[in-house]
Amino acid sequence: MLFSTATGYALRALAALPEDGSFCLAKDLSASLELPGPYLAKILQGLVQAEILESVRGPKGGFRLLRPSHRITVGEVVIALEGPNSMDGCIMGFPTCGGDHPCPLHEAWGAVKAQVATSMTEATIRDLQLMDLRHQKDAKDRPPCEKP
Amino acid sequence: MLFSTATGYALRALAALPEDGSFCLAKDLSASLELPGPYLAKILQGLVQAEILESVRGPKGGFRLLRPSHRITVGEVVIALEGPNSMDGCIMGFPTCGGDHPCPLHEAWGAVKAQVATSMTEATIRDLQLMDLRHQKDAKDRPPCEKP
DNA sequence: TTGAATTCATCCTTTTTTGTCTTAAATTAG
DNA sequence: CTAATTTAAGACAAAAAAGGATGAATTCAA
Repeated sequence: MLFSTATGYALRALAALPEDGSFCLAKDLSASLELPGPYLAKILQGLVQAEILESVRGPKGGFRLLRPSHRITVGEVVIALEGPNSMDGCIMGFPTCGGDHPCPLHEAWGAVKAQVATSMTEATIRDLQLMDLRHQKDAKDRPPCEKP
Repeated sequence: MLFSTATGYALRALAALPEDGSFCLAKDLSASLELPGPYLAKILQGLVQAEILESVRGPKGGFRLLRPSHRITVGEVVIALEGPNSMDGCIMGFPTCGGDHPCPLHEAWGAVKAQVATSMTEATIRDLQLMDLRHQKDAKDRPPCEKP
């Protein structure tokens, strides 16, 4: 996979969050997505600091999206988790690879990076919501956060 | 970088090896490329087991390519270091992503993977030899293994 | 107001990757 | 045959990632 597992967990969690402004518990998210709970909690905290999520603690608290899901791009989440320069650099890690000393994969990889970058800035969390990210055996279960 | 650092080290070392069948010391390779010596030695051993390199120990020993450099593809080295399935899987790590449940980046990433895979099987170590992989300040130094 | 339940936030293990070191085995030269 | 050289193989250490356990803060009800 191109991104870290933490980034994948973050994207899955964001896609599972409801869009109506109701709060969702980290525990319910991890249970619904079958992700390690404490690790996901730590990732969610990072998304709070990146001003993608909002958190409230105490009863009736939890996490919720700070913006509507179609205003959060996949690229934004990747940058929040992996830094702004994660896609820079040579595909093989050659320090001398550059415009004047290109490696054999430089051009192909450059085109690829541009295409992926474009796709990432165009795709939003709303696009992710359209696919069912839970495992098949749990697809029939209730959504992570039910309304009253 | 798309690959692991170990894979990058392996590719750099292979590109630095001479093509005339002479042996090269692991110590000289790591010094010339400014790579951690013992770690590179371990990687070279793996390349021997993958039947990409040949090793002989004792005085006048060292490592050398088992085949001419244009018969060793980059993809072969990547597979030897990272396994045959390193490029499979969803770009975001979604377990349910597939032909019937594609993620928003599925198609773009699929095209990209195919292009990179093709480039990797076409590019050989000889192509890497054409670029100078040592740091600029050392570019004027002697090659890692000089002939008698 | 007080306390108890709930929930996020912070710190502590485990695992993987990366990097180092030591010892043994093999080859060559004298 | 001895000594010097060099890889092979293993244990060992450090860093990062992944996962887990505990504590601090908030809410609500009595």
